[in-house]
Amino acid sequence: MSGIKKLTYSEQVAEYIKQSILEGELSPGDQVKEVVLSKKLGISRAPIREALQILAREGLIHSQPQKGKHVAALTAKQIRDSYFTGGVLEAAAVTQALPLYTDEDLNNLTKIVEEMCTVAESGEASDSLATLDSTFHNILFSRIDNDLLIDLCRRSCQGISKFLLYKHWINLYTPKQVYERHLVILEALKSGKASKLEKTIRKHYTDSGERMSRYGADISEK
Amino acid sequence: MSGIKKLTYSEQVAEYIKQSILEGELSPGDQVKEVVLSKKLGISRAPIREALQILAREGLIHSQPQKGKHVAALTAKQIRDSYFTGGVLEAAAVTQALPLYTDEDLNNLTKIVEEMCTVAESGEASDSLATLDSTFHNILFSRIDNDLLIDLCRRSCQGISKFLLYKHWINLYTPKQVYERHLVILEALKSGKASKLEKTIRKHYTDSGERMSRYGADISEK
DNA sequence: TATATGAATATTGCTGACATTACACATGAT
DNA sequence: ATCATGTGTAATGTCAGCAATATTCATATA
Repeated sequence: MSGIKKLTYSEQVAEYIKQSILEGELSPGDQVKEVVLSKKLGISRAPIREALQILAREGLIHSQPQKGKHVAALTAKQIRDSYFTGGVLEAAAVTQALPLYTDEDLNNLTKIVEEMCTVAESGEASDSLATLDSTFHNILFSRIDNDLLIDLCRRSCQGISKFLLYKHWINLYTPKQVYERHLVILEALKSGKASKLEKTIRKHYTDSGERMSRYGADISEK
Repeated sequence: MSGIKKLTYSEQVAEYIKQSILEGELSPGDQVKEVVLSKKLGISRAPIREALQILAREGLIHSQPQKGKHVAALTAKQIRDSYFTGGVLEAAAVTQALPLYTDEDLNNLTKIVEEMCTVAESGEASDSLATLDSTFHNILFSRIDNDLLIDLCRRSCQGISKFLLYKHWINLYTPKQVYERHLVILEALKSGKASKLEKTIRKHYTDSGERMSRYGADISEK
């Protein structure tokens, strides 16, 4: 049912640039020159300009008229601010959806946290933790009936960690810490207490932001 | 010192479209055709496309590839959701800045609220209330040291009320109600209690969203 | 009458070239 | 030597036109 939609050039280029960032071919602070990309991809500049605007909308590209577009380079403070904002948003979103989570949701979340525990003890590759984390938050998002809120959640810090700082993100916490950090969220959820849940999620994010800002600080210098 | 910056066509066109929405020349749901604007303004389509993308980024324009770009038409629920989100954001932002507000800030806010009271009793044109409201929130924003947060605040619902639904917005509350609604925020601020402040601001917005959604519901039908 | 088919039209997506602006470097004056 | 000025280059901003896609409306068919 899905997957057969025809993508416009702009959208494909946007994906291409995201991938380039992920693979380290483009680093924060780098200027993205339109002609370079247009020659490399064999298309004209117009769709590339549009792609860059799409990414600017997602916060991955910073644009200064007449000067150029650069891969977002965040200061330590901006990283902390992003995570703080993301925490505020996800906390509010999940808390609002609190009455909507089913027993099955809680079971699935529990399973994920248990898997995290297993991974932590077995010392596997931490790559699987990334997908577990992703799934965890996706389940949380699944009951949120507010598209704008979800969109802003994803934008404010998930986009940053997943693309700009992915290499650092996977090393922020030890597997055991990842497990514990999600466990407390799950427990707050099960407690059913709105204010506790909101505090817990906010702290989850501000902590991440704090650590990420230490890693990311040198990156923004370049 | 300011005002002499040269604007690019795209930016000017974006402003022009905003103005058109304000003046009712463009209504929610209307398709914005590139050629029409390009002929009317005497420039080519490229800057107009970019302007539309800028506005899409601000949520005022919805874009569907190959189909067209339309002035955002929000359902009642989307309006409520926007205000809820805006409330969450501004509440968190102002609360975080709570220790930073100076006595002068509080004095200025008090003056504004008193002016609102005056206007309410004298039965003036409610247009001045709009600027007072604007100034009130601008002072609140002035101490917030988190650009992303401010940006998202402005995007989530201020953009909507100020452009898409301006005509309704100025009629949402009676002058007296406007005065009272800001008074409680000011008092919460002066109390210095973070949790009270956050609750108050959130309620301020969800109430607005509730009312706005009733007005705005028929608009989205068109 | 209702529905399906297909041509005509309108609109967006994309292209290549031109115009304008910003940056770097060289040159000259104090 | 430092700073101001000017020139050249490289990048973005803009243009007019072509290509691809979606919509409309007339026509035909059950």
